[in-house]
Amino acid sequence: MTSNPSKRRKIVKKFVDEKKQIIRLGFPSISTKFAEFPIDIAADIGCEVIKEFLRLHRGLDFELVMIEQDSKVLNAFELKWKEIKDDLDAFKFQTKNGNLLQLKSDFGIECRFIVAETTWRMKPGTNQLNKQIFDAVGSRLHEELKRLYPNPGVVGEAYPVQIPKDSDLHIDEGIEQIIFVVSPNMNPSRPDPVSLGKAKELLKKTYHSMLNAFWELKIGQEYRPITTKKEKGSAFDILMKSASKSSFKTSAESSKRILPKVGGKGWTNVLLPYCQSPETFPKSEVYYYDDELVIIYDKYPKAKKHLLVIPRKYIDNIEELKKQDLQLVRALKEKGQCVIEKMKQENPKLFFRMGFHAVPGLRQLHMHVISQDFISPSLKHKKHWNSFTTEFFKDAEEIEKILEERGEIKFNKEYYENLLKSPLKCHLCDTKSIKFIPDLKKHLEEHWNES
DNA sequence: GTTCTAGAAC
DNA sequence: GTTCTAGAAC
Repeated sequence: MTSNPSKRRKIVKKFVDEKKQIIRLGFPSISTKFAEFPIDIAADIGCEVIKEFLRLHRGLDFELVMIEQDSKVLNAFELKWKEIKDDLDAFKFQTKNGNLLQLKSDFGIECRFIVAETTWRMKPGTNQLNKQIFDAVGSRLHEELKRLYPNPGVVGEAYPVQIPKDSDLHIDEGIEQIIFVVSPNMNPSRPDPVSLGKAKELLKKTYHSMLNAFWELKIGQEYRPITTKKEKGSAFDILMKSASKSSFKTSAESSKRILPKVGGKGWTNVLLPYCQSPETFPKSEVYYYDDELVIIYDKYPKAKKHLLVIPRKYIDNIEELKKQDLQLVRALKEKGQCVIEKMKQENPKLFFRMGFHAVPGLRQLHMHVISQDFISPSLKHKKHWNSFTTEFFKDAEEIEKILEERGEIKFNKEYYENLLKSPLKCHLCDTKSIKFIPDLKKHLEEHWNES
């Protein structure tokens, strides 16, 4: 694909265009004003979530801007950020002392998206900033909010709304959407106060929702708060549905779902909730689901793109597969292939493998769909590397074949676990020897840049 | 599965 | 000084 010069030019041009146009999110500190959440803890939580978000999205085309009138709050965030920011580019998250609604006129920083706090009713004027926004946009804003979100808002969720093109906020400030967040309250004289413990958890959730909403809007997808129904008929749904010609299972099948035995260490069960109720997770975690399977983003991706395709029926691991599960394995493969095609459309440089770990660490059968760049901050240990680049990784193709021929799958645990200790070896070339993970990571970057 | 830590090895 | 390894806790 790199030999095609016109295609390559297109990629480069797209990159330059995106670089020119930086999409920004402007937001205030959440819950530290009227909600009386302790400032230092808020800064800890806010900065951690921001850090996690920047890690996940290492693009160059966006920026986060926190803008606050209260310099005590700003200082707390600045200090905390300095402490934890690691190698994350400073310019992707900046702080400013001023008014969120005058970022462009005061600082020349245009934010296409801004955040404002609200309460579960989403009524106008619940706080100062909120009031200024409703004053500036007029009654149309409240009507639009009511239309989009007829049900009460959930604390911790984000509710984006477009503002009219003829409003001053759009014309003067370049603001396109306001992401309203229902933030936790600790002030006993305001509605629904919660304890510090609960508020911490909810504040974290609020920052997550805010950033997820921003990200989805930025990449042109509609953000779906957990209280609203999933939309049908998008181009994406059509692409995914088109694959399931042979083995579409009805809900009668899924109702027969066998429940897993309780047990195992807590962390081994983390995949189960996704199978049982995928609809309760945000789009940022669940990529796709239907009656038969669910596709999620790996929480600790070991490459630029790393997803898990999981059957919704409970199957503990590959060794539990029987010949009658062949159709299921084929369905996983088929949907995995759809994901790959979609991802390759977005970035033609990517190429993929899909398959299973011979000895998985988590309960519930899961097929990895992983791009072969292996560039990711979550790839840290030899074990990670070897689990995807040695025989330990079993291609879906192979599993299908074994199941077809032998009707069951059995792997020697000890043999495969020992493979994880093998010396590091590049999966793309015969480099003499790479001793350390940091060297391997540098080497992988070179491969990526050359591709 | 991850994170954190201590001590060993390079 | 950096990186690895192994073990504990979650």
